[in-house]
Amino acid sequence: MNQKRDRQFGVPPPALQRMPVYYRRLMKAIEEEMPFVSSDELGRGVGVPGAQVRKDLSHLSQQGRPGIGYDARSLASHLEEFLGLINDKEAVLAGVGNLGRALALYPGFERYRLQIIALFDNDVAKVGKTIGGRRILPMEKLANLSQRLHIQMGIITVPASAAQEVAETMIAGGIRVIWNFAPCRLAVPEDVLVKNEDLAAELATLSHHITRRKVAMPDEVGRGDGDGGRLEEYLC
Amino acid sequence: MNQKRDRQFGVPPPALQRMPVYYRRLMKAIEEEMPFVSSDELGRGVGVPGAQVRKDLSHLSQQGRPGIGYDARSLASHLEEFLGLINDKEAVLAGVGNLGRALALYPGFERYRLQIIALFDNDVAKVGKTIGGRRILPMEKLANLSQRLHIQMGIITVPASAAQEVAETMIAGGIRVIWNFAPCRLAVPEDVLVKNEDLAAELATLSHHITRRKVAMPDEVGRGDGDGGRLEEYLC
DNA sequence: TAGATTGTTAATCGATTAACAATC
DNA sequence: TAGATTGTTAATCGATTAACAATC
Repeated sequence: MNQKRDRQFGVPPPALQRMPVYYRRLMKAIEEEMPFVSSDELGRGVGVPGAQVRKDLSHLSQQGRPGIGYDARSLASHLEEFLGLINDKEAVLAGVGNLGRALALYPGFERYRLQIIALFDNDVAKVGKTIGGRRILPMEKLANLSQRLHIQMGIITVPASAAQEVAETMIAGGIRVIWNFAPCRLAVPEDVLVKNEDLAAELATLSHHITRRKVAMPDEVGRGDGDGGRLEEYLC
Repeated sequence: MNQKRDRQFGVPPPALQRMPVYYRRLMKAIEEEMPFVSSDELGRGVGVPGAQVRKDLSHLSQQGRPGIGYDARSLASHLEEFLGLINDKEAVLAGVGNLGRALALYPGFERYRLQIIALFDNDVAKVGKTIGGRRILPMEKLANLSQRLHIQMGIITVPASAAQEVAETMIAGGIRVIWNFAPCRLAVPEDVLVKNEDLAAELATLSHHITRRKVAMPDEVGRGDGDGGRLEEYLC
C-alpha cells in the first residue's frame, strides 16, 4: 500500500541517494563471493543503521530473508534495474576546460552505461581537437545534434557566466536532465531536472567547518612541531 | 535563546548548504549596486521561499530591516565571516589524474581563499612535473609536509582502491577535513570530517531519473524527427 | 530449537511552510 | 499613513530511529 504510493511518487530523495552506495557494497560482496549481506553490513558503508537500510530497500520489490539477509546478486540486479544502470544513456558535454576534459575522460561513468557522445566548446582554438576519441564541436551544433540523437543528459562545464545560455540550448535540443558543474543556479522549466555539482559552494561549507572547528577545539594535539615549517624544504 | 543553541550546536546542515548561494546572490546585488535585497529575492536563486531564507539567516547575527530587506554589503560580510571565507585555508591534493589536475587548476577556489599548496602522486612518471606552478611530490612526503605546514584540508582524487590509504596518510599528517572525490566511503575517526563528492553515485541517481522519467512521460513531444539521426553527420 | 535478521508500525526528531504582529 | 518586509511562533510535513512480531 505504502509501497504503491512510493512507487508512484518515487522513493524519497535521501533514500535514492543511498541506493548507489548500497549497490557498490553489494558489488564488493559479490566479488568476495559472499552470497548474503545483512542490512547492518549494507549500512556500515554509508554510516546509517540497519533499520534505515531496510526502510530504504522496502521501496524496491523486497528481497530480504529474515535471519539471513539479502541475496547479494538478486538485490544488486534489482538496484541496477531501479537505478536504470542497465540502460544505455547518452550525454553531451558543453565546455571543454580542465573540468570538462576530466569528466570526458572519467573512467567511472562507463560502468554505469553513460556515454558522453559529443563535446562542445565556443573556443575556435579548441573546436576540431579530439578528446578521448571524440572531436570537439562548435556550440551551435549542440541543440540540433541533441535533438536528432535523442540525447538524455547535458553536462555543463562552462564558466558560470555562460551556463544559463548553454542550459537553454540544451533544453531547446530536448534535453530534460542537466548535470551542472558551473557555480551558479539555472532557471529552467519545471519538467527539466537540474543536478548541481557546485564545487565552490561545497568548498564554502568546508571552509565554515574548518573555521568553526578551530574555535571548538582550540588545542590541537600532535599537529607538527610548532616551528611552522617551510614549503621549500619539501620540494624535491 | 534559540539562537544561542544554534550557535553552539551549529547551523542545521541544509541551512549551511544554502548560505554560499545566498552569498553569491548578494555579491551580484553588490555588483549591480543594489543596496538592499529581500528574503524573497535571495530565495529565488536557490528555489526556496522567503520564509526559509529568513529562518536560515536568523542563525547569523540578524541584519534585516522590516519593510526594506537585508543590507547587501553588511550581510555579505557576515556570511564571509560565518563561512570562513576571510580566512586563508591551505590544502594538499593527492592523485594528479585528470580530475586532480582540473581541481588543482580550478580558478573558483582562489576567491574563497583556498590554496592547494602541494600535489602528490604515486606515479614516478608524474613526480617532479609541474602543474599550475606546483611541483608534484611523491606520496610519502604527504603526511610530513601536512603536519609541518598545518594543512587544514586534504583533497582525494586517487582511484577508489587507493583512497582509504591516502585518507589515513592525511589523517596521520594532522588533517581533519577531507574532500573526497574517490567513488567510495572512507572509514575515519569521528573527529575527522569527510565531504564526499561522489560523482559516480550522483550519476546513478540521475540515471534513475532518466529511466523513470521515460516511463512517467511516455510521449515526448518535439524531440527530433524520429529518423534517429547519426552522429557522423555532425562531426565537423 | 535458538539465534539472527527481516518488514513494518509507532515514536521521535528535525526541517519546511504558513501566518502574523512588529516595524521600517 | 499605507505598503513592504522583517523575525518568530505554531502547524505541517517528512525522514530517522526504536521496537518487535514474524520467520528463516
